[in-house]
Amino acid sequence: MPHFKSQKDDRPYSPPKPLYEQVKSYVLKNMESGEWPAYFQLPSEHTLVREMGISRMTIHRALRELTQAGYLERIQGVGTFVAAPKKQPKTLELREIEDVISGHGGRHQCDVHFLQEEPIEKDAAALMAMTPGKGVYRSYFVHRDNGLPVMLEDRYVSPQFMPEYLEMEFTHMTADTHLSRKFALLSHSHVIQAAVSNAEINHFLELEATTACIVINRKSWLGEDVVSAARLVFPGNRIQLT
Amino acid sequence: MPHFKSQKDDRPYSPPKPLYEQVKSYVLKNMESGEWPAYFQLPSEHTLVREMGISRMTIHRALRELTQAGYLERIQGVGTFVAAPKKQPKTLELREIEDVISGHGGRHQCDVHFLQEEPIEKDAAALMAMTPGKGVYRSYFVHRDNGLPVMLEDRYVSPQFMPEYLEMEFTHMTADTHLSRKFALLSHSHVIQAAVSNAEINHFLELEATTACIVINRKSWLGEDVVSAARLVFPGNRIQLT
DNA sequence: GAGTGGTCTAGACCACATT
DNA sequence: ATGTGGTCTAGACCACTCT
Repeated sequence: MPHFKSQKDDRPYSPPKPLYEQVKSYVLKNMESGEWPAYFQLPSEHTLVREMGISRMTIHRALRELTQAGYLERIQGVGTFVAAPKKQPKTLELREIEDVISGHGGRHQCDVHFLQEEPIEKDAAALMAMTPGKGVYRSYFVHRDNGLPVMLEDRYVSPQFMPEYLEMEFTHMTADTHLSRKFALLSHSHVIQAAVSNAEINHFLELEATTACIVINRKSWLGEDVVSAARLVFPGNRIQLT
Repeated sequence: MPHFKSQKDDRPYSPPKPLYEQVKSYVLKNMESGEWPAYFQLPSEHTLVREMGISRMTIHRALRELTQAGYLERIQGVGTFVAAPKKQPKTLELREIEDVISGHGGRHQCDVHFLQEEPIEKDAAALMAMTPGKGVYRSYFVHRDNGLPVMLEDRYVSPQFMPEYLEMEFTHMTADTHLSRKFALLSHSHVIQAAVSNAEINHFLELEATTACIVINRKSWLGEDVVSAARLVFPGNRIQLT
């Protein structure tokens, strides 16, 4: 039987992990090793108190936090169980272009090619859930990493939600950041495709030849309403998403 | 001054919220109303104990949970503060290929082109954190949607963690699903690139001409160890990630 | 009734930061 | 020295489930 409290005594210079963290590690270790498989009923709090010599509140905190994190399931009056193998969603975090660039020490710069109000075309109207022909704000940016173009941003913005869009400053803050600042509860949906560059993309991204590009279509929602829709084009040979 | 404990007495039939939940609501209400703006320093635990007539452990639990949820920031020896407006990460959920296909009513099918042990080459060894030349399991699958190839899966698997890999069945369950079933605590990291198809990819995906493809490099981790690394190639004109 | 988890308390000691 | 948050205890009462 291991000594759970030993760290307090014998290693005064290694920062001792809190007891509740030790309990969490102990449980996770048993889960990793396969000792406690899915649906396994853990020893009761009272049993752990006895076996580990730790007070119930501390045991309870450890188990509660593991439950909040999704590792365990607890049923009052019944017991504590290893959670069913969660079909865990594999998520990819899309970082802001500025963060990607500054993350490897690059200098971010944004060219505004145009920024205007225009009547919205049919395709974009469907995207924005607007009626075709109504006025929409449209912007065309090229983002550069130490001068090299790494992203083309073709964006529609709803005048209703962001009437000040045409007057904003984009050289030091991206449109995405502006939107997130204004609307704390903004949510996003994405569609990712691959495509080869056409003449327009080659021109704006200063590509010499046809190149494979990642295209991210991002919609930004405020509840049921679309605030903005953007097409982000990354030349595949100059950048990778991680 | 409101009576925080009153629910216990006067409303025996409405389930009284736990005290720590009441404290959390109290704090959130002050944040929402603008009374406690970003960076505002909250009353100390001791002050809240006095003002609310609730024990410190309970106050502490409420503030700790709000901190874990990102609403507050706590600095030992200094105080508790309303967190800065968080710039929320934009995440993309990568669904399993089977789910994508069955999601639009397609029939998923998986061809095993090979499944063998081989000495690991230098590049792959770095990927898997193995020593070059050691044995590794390698598989080459083509996933089809109603017969049409939609993904090439080139995968390395660590024999140490999954010695049974060569004997498994992949026509009705993907390697990813097998891995997730076996290891509940598997985590993943991804790198996404765009590339044009080469002769090999054209052959396996039955492409007529050079095509832009999305390439997802997925590493599956068990703590610090790499259990598997896969290169997933999607022809950009046949599928889109969402 | 016995066993489980959920909450709460009053006090304690500690690590850390500021004055 | 004072005030802050971080942890831990020993015990209590409760709600719930199962037998």
